[in-house]
Amino acid sequence: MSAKLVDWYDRHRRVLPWRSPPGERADPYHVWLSEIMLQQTTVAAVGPYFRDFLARWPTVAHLAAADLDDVLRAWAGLGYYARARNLHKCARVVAADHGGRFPDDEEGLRQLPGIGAYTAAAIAAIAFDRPAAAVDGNVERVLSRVFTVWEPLPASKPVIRDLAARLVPDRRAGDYTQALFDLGATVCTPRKPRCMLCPWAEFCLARADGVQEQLPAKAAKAEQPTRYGVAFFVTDRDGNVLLRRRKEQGLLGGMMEVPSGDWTAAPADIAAALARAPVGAAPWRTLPGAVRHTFTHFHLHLIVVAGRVDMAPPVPDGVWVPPDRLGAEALPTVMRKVVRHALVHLTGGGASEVG
DNA sequence: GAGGCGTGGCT
DNA sequence: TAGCCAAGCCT
Repeated sequence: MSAKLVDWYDRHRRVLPWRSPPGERADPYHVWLSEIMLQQTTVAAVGPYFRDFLARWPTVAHLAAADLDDVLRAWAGLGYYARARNLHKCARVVAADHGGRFPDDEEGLRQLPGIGAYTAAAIAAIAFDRPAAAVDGNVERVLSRVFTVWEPLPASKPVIRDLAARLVPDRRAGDYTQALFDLGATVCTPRKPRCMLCPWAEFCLARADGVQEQLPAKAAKAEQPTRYGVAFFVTDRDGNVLLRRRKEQGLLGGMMEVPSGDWTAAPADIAAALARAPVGAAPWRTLPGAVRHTFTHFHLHLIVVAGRVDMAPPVPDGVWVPPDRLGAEALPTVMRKVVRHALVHLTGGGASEVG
């Protein structure tokens, strides 16, 4: 069964920036970097970031020597920013404690920051050809179907992990692992799987029963709440914009923001919010409309107020940034929306260099 | 173990 | 449109 999948992979393998040519083993640094970026993130989104990182930091030693803020800037827009902080931390550990070489087995990899059970197995298999079972969303979907696992995720994870471990071949474990990813991405897709093209069709119990589109079963998700806030777009006499670094932990940790107050369950009282503005400005102007953004677990509705100060006062964790430099800052997408919203209303449409 | 943690593309 | 989904990790 595993051999059939590897045969299929030899004929249909996708060319991806982090993959080695057939028969060659990939650079562990490339494998690691791509696996971290690919966590909960699409291949299409990762491509440009992977190339940029590799061009800028060609080895793990280069990355270890980088400033964290430069890494955050380069990561801006990719999301799940704890990954970037752990990426940097991991590079430093590998450089300092492992002589610049990644551990070559699952257990050693698992000890590193940002590397969990899945990623440790994926790197062990792909970079070192170890017979490790890398179980991600693709594998869960494929195996749920092939073996008609009706128990909903995530409760079914242990069962699926056992199935996955039994299937990994001793030879060409790396190619087998990537074959499973390709199968999930191009054939055994979440919706409308292309069973006619599947190398495992003859083994698939879901297909035999015609229930492939009903699997994997998943537990119902909770409804997402909406939170409300006010963002302060402050400029000084020279047009510099006030940004502030967020605290290290939690949402958008370590990234820059257009200063905003707490995000609350009820729509913001503008007057009350102004009392907690990061600087004194007069008059504050409430811009029409709002910025909407959806995070993993809530919707955000942000009113933007604009103000100007004559002299740029020091602000805790704040920096005053020239407008043409905003694009290079470590601004997450939601904050780029805020900047764009403000510039559109203040300048009448210009300034699109924010990302 | 369940919830926090981004974003963009697709239907 | 609004929801679903993507090569998960950490606490």
